[in-house]
Amino acid sequence: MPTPEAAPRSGARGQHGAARGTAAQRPAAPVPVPQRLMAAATRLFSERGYDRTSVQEIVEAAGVTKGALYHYFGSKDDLLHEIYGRLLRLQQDRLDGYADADEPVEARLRRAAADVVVTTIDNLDDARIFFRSMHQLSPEKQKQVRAERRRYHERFRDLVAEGQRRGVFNAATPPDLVVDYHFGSVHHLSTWYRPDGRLSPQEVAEHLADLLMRALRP
Amino acid sequence: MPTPEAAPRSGARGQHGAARGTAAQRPAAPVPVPQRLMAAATRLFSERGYDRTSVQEIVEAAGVTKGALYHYFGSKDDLLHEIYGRLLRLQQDRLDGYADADEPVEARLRRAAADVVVTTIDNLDDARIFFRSMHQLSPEKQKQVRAERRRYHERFRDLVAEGQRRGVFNAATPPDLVVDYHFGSVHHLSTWYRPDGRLSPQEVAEHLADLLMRALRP
Amino acid sequence: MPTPEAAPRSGARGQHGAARGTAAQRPAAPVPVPQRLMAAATRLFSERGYDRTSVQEIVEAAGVTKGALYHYFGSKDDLLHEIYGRLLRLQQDRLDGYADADEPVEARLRRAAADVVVTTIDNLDDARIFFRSMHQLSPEKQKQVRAERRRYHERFRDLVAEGQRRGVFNAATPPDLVVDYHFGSVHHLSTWYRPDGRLSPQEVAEHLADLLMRALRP
Amino acid sequence: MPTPEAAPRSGARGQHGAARGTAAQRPAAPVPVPQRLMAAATRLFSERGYDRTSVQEIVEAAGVTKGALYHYFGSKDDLLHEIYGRLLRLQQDRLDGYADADEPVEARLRRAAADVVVTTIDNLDDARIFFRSMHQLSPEKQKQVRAERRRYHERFRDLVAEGQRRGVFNAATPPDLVVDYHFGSVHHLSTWYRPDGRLSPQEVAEHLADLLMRALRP
DNA sequence: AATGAATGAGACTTCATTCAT
DNA sequence: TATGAATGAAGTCTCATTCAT
Repeated sequence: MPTPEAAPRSGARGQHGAARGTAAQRPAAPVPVPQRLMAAATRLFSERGYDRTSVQEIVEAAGVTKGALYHYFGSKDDLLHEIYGRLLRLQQDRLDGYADADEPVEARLRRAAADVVVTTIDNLDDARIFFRSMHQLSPEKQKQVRAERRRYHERFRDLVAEGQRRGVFNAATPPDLVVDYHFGSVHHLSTWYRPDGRLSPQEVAEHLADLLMRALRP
Repeated sequence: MPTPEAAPRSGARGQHGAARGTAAQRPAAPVPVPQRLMAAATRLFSERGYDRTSVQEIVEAAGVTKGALYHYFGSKDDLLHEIYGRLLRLQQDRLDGYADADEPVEARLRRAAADVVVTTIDNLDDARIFFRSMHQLSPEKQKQVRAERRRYHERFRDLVAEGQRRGVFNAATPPDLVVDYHFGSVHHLSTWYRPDGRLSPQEVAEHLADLLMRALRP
Repeated sequence: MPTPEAAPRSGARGQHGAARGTAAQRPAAPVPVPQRLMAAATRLFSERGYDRTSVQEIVEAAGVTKGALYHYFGSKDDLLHEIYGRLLRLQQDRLDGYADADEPVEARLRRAAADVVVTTIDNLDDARIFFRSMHQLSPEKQKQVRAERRRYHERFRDLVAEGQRRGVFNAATPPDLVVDYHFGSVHHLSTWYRPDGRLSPQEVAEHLADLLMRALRP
Repeated sequence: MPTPEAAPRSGARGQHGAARGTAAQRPAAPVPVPQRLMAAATRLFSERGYDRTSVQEIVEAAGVTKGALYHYFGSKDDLLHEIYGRLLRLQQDRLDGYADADEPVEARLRRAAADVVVTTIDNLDDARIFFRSMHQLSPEKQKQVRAERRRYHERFRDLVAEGQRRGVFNAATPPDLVVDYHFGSVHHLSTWYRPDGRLSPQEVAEHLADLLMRALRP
């Protein structure tokens, strides 16, 4: 799993070394096959859903053959799992960064709440796939994803609970429920947000973070 | 829309109604075939998703044959559309009831916001199907559902806007965004709510309505 | 499983009623689809082996579509299992008939030993498939076939043991080994016997039975 | 046929021999790649059958890559052919040894008949492959194998015929049939013989040779 | 001597739907 | 009102083999 961006991890059979050291020599290195496949799959899964996207369509969009896909990914399911992993890792890393910061808990929660909105909008295809197609993942992979998701949820929840303990947040609502409240709206973004709409990602993020912080006022 | 319970509307071919008015004569009237099919489809679509449920599985679960299904419903797609229609009509009716009430806008919005939570939890299978499988509906049916959904959204939004105009709600957030914020969390219920969990539907509803109302405080 | 000849048993999904009562009315009733499929599969499996025969080839030879095959048989494996079942039932029935006869054990064994040769030659395709493709059956079906085969073996062995106890057969060789000796040669028939060869099935049967009886002389 | 152990003959492309003569210098010379491939293929073909074994599985079991396999063997088919050749040469050599001995024909036949049983059990994987997968060989290779097999059969048959001419064997049965009778049971060994069973290879060989000799008594 | 990415054909199976009865 | 046999297209995946390195 060389690079965190798009490399196949579990289930991927092959070891691929992209363009080994040739980046400087050949200015226009072609995009490696695994990345091309991930990009095509992401777009198509987002557009039509996982079950409605055939492997044939993916390889055609990526300009490779089916054999190549199965050389790098063990199954169609693996491709979906990779997309999940990519988003989960990204979000977990960012949340950890905010949660560990040296700031009052209100500021840390607010920044984290706003950032996840921007990140979700910036990866709206991934997010749409995430919320729409999780149940189409194989049971064991689903379990794994859920475990990673839970870790994320708990980190976020601990921020809420800390604020409640410190008395800076309203303690009337169970912190788990607060997290689900906020993440419901993040989840929902992929349903209604349009890049060409009136509000920029940052504006949406500010508004949603404001709503959360106001809802948590003592 | 012949009967309000579960009758097929669009796409249904047959003339049903079976033994109308015989309910009093035969104490244990068997559940009519269309209802049986709807119930089976609802359960299965919710459990495995629309694409992963075969027509064969539905008819087996309903104890009928494929011919019977196609006698009552024009297609598998129709079944899904019926499930949507059932939930949409129910929610629209309830929202209309609250919005038209003779009460201050805060009270009307709060009641509506809490009620949709309870109703969603009471029909969690329908709700899960709604949020998960909408994109699997045929384009024209999808358009129709979206139009009905928009009407619902707008009615809810108008309550928010009215409160903002009257100065009882904080006007910093665009009302459309407020609605999406709340409905994100409603949507999300089908992901995390478990009937055997710690909170009753009413308790969850109170908490979520509280969060909304606090977020809207001026 | 209406008729013992060629009806699908386990794994077969459909119920088919062949030509219901129309045999007398329509002189040239078409051969029912399941039978056509069995016949085609038998010929092809025997010619090229199970793995080398594609489902496509079978349905083409039977003049039906793939859907029809899967309507009657749950899998390609099922087809193979049916062929086994047909031969096993036939041979078991015949062996039981000879073993239960009211004759000296030498006569009963001799008749059984000769008959299995004739029956095998008469169903040489089935026999070839049996000995060549058993290991290509799914593990659980293989287990089932082996159990039936064992029952057959034991019945035959008991005849040998009885003769040894009575002193009419040489008791130097363990009876199980005697059975494997004879059945090795039966098994082998599908490798070398040609219908257009010098010896008729009956002649081969007499010779092989003679060899067995001589080998068993005290 | 460069080395008698396991070297590829026909179809092998490469010049092998690797580290010839170094056996004395390096005490623990690694097993050469072609042998490793043959051993892996033999085990896998025997376990799962030829068609069910993929080239990928063979190279993984042998600890090499596909390129290496195709460097030494022209095709998967070639591997199978090599396995056949190895067994055929071994058996022919042994039969020739017994047939040419300076002994009465009864002794020569008996020894040959017993020896082929022991040799078959000692190479049970090869034997299983032989009897199960011959028909999966390419037509021209199949023809070649059959020719070698026929030569073997004829040598054995001539022993029977000689004994019949000399009057030491019963002449009622055609000698070809006698050979098929015995070889059927040898063939069958791979179906039922288990190394952990009650009888040793020698004991089985004695019993089967006894049965044959008794069957041939005048 | 050896690698392993890539091919392309073909494998088995599923499925929504139709239609004669 | 209901059956269930039959279709035909499409689905995912496997595999022996090639070839540039």
